[in-house]
Amino acid sequence: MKNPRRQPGKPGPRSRQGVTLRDIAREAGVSASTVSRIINGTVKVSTTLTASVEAAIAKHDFRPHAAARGLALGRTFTIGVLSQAIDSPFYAEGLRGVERRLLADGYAALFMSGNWNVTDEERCMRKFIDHRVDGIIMFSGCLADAVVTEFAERCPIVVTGRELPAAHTFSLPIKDRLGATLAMHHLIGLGHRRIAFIAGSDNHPDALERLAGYRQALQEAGIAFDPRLVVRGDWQEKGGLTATTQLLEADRAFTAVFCVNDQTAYGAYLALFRHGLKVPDDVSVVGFDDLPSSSYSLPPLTSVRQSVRVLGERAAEAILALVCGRRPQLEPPPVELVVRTSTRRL
Amino acid sequence: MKNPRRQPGKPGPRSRQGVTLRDIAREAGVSASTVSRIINGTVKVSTTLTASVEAAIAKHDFRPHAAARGLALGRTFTIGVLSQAIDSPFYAEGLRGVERRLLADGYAALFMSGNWNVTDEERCMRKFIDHRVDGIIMFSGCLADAVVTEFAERCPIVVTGRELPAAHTFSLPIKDRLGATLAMHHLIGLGHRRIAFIAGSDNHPDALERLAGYRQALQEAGIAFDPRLVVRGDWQEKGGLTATTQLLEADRAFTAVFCVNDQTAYGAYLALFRHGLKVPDDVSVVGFDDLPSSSYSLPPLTSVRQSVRVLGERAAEAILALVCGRRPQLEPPPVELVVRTSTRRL
DNA sequence: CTGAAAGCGCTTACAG
DNA sequence: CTGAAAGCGCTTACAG
Repeated sequence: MKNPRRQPGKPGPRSRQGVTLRDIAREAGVSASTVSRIINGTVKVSTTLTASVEAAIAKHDFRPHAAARGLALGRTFTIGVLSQAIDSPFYAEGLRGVERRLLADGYAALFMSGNWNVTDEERCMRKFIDHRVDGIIMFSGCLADAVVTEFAERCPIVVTGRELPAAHTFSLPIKDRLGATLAMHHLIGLGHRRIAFIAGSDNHPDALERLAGYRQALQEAGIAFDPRLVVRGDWQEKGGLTATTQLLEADRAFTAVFCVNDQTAYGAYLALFRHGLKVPDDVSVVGFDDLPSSSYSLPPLTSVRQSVRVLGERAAEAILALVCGRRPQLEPPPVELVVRTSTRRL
Repeated sequence: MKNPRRQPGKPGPRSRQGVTLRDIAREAGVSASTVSRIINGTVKVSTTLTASVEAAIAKHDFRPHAAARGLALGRTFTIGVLSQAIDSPFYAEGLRGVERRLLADGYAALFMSGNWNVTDEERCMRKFIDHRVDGIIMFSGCLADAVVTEFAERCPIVVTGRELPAAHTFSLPIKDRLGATLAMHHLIGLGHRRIAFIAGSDNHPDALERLAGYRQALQEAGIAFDPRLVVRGDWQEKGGLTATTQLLEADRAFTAVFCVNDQTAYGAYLALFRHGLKVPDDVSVVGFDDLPSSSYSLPPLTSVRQSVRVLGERAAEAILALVCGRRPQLEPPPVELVVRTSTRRL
């Protein structure tokens, strides 16, 4: 069927050669153009031809080569999706949302992990460019605005968790500060005054904003800010564990702790548990993100919800719009406090 | 620079045209072939040419079009990775392992979610074929062996969690049954006799094997199998919650529960908690998988550990071997019981 | 060492 | 309605 002679540009024998458009055309006794048109429904084709072509396609279970198609069309129907780690429960939900939305439009997602550092993030972006993705979604990266702007010259970008007013770009900022005040108002409303805060890593804008919200709420309530009540964590369970342990062992009096995110809260839970303290009887705990697992923690965790799933869906929606040259009209998902049973009146 | 006249095969004006090999060649005053050779280090090229070409590449930050390259080369340097859900904490770790290993060899991963059903899984597989991935990794799918074997005719496949002795295929079975007996031996050794089992969905080979291990251990210990003590879950927290609640409300006497996986155990925890029962004082609980979060559950969960991360790495290693025509020599990762504080002597 | 040419598998403007 | 041809952006066997 295929010319067995080696030709220029035709490299060594590929293990198992697939069947091509031309093979189908030959078998159906038509031209490749016609097969292409039938597959894509581009033009009306007579029923008789259609039938024999479809038979040939079915017989070989022929599937057009996406990359070849992309090359001819000038677009790949692929979107690059950068998150910090594919196994982070926080991003996972967002990726899920993206995947779903993209799939609905026949786009594929190319997921890559930036591992919370600039080098890896930049490597991912270059990979995206290599693959000529039609667009890129960045989940709160740590790449400088200027760098992102430059990439946006080559390919439209949607960023979440930051505000980036550049061409070929759309931003879906996260309402960190507002969310944090929501959590604090709840705690304060419950009568708490000595509220500890387990922070995230300093280099993260989200971390800073959530801390700012913590302080703002304190101030509004006329409660003095006590720096000894804020300890840095690492966004993970481990950091929450050590930070809370530290707080406990330093014997700082506190009746509630607000954690920069849910994973941190899980760590705090364990620290409290180890010290024989009960949530919420001895101390109230609030998290941020409302991960799916938070409704299964013991006790179920009160948390600030910002649906990452929805964030992902909107990011996908936005990049699709950008790719088609439309200007997205999208809001970041709302934040709201989900009150469960990890908090109680003092 | 580019011919502005519309030509056949040259579709409408793509928004922002990238610079191509030919552009670089023109600018450096050499042929495209030479640029290609320099980029790929295929042949020795004189230093002077190399210098000017590299200058042109740097100037435009030129990156070769991966798909075009793939088309010419007959391989895409992309691996399709099928999991059941990109946001499942179980698969997440595995995906992470895959991503890492693949990246080291310059391969990209195309992640897709099968959503625990045959239709979606099949759709994913077809997408992989469309994209002409060089190989596929399937994390314990529910596709029939025959179907997988057929796909393997088109593209090498590595499957985890099942044994599939077919051509162009490599299996990394999970030691489900062994793991389950480990968990049961532990519980039985602690004096438990009335041990409930929260199963997975029936269509899953892993689920069946774990159930088999449960029964085998019972039998070896001379404990009669009581079908009323096994309830089906759904691999998720929710299933664990409802199954355990059901068990509790039906008033089945049991002192321990073995869960088909950790997520199910989290659900069981919540059910027990709601009924005012304490783990491990009132009932002992054992999970399977040892998710990272299991060391932070309250109390920390005793679980059967099979490093999914390592599984992912080995799957990647195996597919890379298969792609290169080598026969992988790999064992599935070992299983072991991690004893924490969710179990106690009766 | 280097270039012109053909080919990878598609799509579509241009002619029938 | 349908086909032959050119082009998408690369690579490499074949000649210099």
